[in-house]
Amino acid sequence: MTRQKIEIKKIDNTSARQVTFSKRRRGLFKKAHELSTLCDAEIALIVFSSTGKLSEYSSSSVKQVIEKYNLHLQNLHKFDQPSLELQLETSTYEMLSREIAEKTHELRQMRGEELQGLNLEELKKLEKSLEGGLRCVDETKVYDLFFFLF
Amino acid sequence: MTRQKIEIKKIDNTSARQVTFSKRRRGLFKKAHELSTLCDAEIALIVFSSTGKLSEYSSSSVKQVIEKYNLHLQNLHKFDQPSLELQLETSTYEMLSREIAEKTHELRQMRGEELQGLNLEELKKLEKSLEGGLRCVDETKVYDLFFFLF
DNA sequence: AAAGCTATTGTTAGGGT
DNA sequence: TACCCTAACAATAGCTT
Repeated sequence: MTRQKIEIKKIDNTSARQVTFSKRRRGLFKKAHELSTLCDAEIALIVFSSTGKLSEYSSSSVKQVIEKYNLHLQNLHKFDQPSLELQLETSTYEMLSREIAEKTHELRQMRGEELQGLNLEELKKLEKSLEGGLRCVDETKVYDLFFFLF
Repeated sequence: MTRQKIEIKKIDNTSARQVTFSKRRRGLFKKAHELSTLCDAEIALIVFSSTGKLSEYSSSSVKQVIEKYNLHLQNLHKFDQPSLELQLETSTYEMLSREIAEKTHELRQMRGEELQGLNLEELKKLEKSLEGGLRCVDETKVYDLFFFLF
């Protein structure tokens, strides 16, 4: 990739491999961080070196993302799950997930995104809500500023 | 990084964010693959987009790497922790609940409630966000009205 | 909306110390 | 060993189609 292009296959020389590993791992973590920041993505990245050493990156926490991942898989396979207990668990998950999805959608709309589904009435209502919020925020700001200055 | 250098912070425009997400995710997966091949590393990469869509990469299998990861943690904490699996299970509800609580709080703040904890900077940021949302809503409204009338 | 282009920035292989 | 350096290669932001 520099002084000379390299082929993507295992590097034979052990020390060269370790050097490349350190350099590229850093690059990979940086890219992961940039993606999560730029695009508001949730990322978990687990790396075991050839010597078995663990390193990890996450936008939030690896544990949290893994759990979310497991829930996703569980949810995908919910049809062939027999146990009633598990079904109840799944429906709890669904309920909470739906609530999260709704709130996320609502938050996005308040930020001016995902407005395509709204009719004129709904838009006006949203506008009113935003104006109301803005007024309160402004009042609080002025109030804070006053006590900051005097 | 090209035509113009960009700042690493959340991309506001939704469609631009999605385009960047696709491009960079592909780049990230490629880098992960190269690292695993060149350096014989074991990698798991889990990505949730901001819309909650899951994508994943692994040099072997995500499940396998996660298991290895859990074993590592278990070994590190084997004294005072009961079982990681149990911990993960029991915290599922907590995690989802916390996410709901956070989003609810955020929504309330956008409606001008629960502002007492915010400092001036945060208030200004919130104000900016509300103004941005309001602008988008208004634009959409005008647009809709236009097509309603003509 | 999705895919292609390319100027520009970013990453890194091989070398040096 | 572990770090700098930099020419060369790779990724990608903004644009076009």
